[in-house]
Amino acid sequence: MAKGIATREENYSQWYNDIVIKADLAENSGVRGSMVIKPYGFAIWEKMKAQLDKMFKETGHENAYFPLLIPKSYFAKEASHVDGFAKECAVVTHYRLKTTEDGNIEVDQNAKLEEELIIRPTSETIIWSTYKKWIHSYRDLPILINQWANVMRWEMRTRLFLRTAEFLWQEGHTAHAKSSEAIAETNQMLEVYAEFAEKWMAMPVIKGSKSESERFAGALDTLSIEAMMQDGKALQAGTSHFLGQNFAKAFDVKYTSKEGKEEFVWASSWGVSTRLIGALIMAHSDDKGLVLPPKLAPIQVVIVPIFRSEEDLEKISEKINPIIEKLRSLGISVKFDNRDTYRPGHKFAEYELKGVPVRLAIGMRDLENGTIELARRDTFEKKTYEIEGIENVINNLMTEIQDNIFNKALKFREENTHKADSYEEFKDIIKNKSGFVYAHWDGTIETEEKIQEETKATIRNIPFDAPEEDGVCMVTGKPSKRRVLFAKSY
RNA sequence: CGGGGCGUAGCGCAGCCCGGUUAGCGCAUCUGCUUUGGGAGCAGAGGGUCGCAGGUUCGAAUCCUGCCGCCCCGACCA
Repeated sequence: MAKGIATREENYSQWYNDIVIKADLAENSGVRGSMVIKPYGFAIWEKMKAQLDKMFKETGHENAYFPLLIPKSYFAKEASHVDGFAKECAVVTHYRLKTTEDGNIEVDQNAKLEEELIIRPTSETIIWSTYKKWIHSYRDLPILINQWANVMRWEMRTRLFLRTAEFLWQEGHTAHAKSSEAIAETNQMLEVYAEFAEKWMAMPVIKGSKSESERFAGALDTLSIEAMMQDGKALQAGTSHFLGQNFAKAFDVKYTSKEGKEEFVWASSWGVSTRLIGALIMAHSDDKGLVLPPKLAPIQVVIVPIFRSEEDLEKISEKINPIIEKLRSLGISVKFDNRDTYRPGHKFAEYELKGVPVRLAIGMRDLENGTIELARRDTFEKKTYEIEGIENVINNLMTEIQDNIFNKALKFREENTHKADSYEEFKDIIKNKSGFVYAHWDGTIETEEKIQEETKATIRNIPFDAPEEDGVCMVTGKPSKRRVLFAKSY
């Protein structure tokens, strides 16, 4: 066990907290539920963001920015949307402070706003009130916009990255002439998220649609990707919503079609957040700290020189600098940690904690032999290589480690995925084994609620790839066409 | 909002029940020397409105009252 980190076995949520803090990703701030994202944590987010942004642009989207504050009246326009978010909105009511006689600061009651402003929990309403001005003809469509922003949801209970009151995310908001186009967009973006999760985060996901009760407020259909964490719980890692004409109707957004008819616009919205960092941690990390997939690691290779004197360090630097150059030219990020204020063992532990995929160590012994020691974070394997050509070994390792982490997570998910054919069996699995359970369900909200109340497990989604299979609902015995995915979730 | 817990050095805690020298320990920090292939060792040093306000007392970190803040569990959570 690493210093100061609980093991997953003894206390999973403590382990998660310890990793976030000790790996220097984030810390709590003076505002409950609002975290400071520290440089190392933010660097991971920047890498995620860069890749997602590229993928959005490749699928034809553009970035824009809409305001943080939303007039309260906008929220009233879409009934189910306000139902969904009303209970967790922060509201701005005044615009000025004043100093009191005893030197304190208080809200100036004379500076009350005519209409309160909501700090966005999501931006559908402000965006659709804007789209009304932009859309008149079928020629104005589609509109394919994404924004990178912060949003705020006044959550009762928060956890670093997984559920914070304020969080960073991206939200795509698209407008289309036809229903089929909006549906295609919704599906396309879920595919983008799934590809990002699996190829970049090395985290296998299950794509599917949400049941009615778990749908986004105001959506006709919500699609999600669900990943399994190391405690067997599910984490919703991204959602894509088909909004139908709900927001177009609420904000009166119509276009004139080719045929000269007035039609309401069709919509989608989709988002992922800094929660993905929480997912990344819980999917791969171990009791020694963070394990990062090479594609998202801020530092991919760290080099630790082992030296006694400054002359030693100079000799090592001379040998290592060309290697650093070669690695960088291969697009690999390298840190040469030549601090003389910490000893090698300290550095080894530190970079393990921070999840750096590959560590090189080189000392006088190696200089004599023309070798270098290489350690993998994912397997802890340590091996000495000829220094000549080490850059190629590392370059190949980047792919190998990325694949290995993915396969490990996939294997874990497979080992913890079960089928239940009776409710008794289902309850037993959820209680004693945890993990994912595929089971038949009659499609009603009542049954879903009953299962949730009795087991705490919910339907994560109705997987796209679940085969057609005649069965009966494990609770009510009514007929069912396919199994759905149940799990306890974050 | 209900149940439980906590507030003492930068961090983690002991001391409180049973009031009494100068409030202590570990980690971290700083200085020096020795070290450096898996979180160094030794010696020394600095650092405190004991959450806040009142009360009891010759005397309060300790007892009493009020307030504030935080954490955990639950309710809640697209």
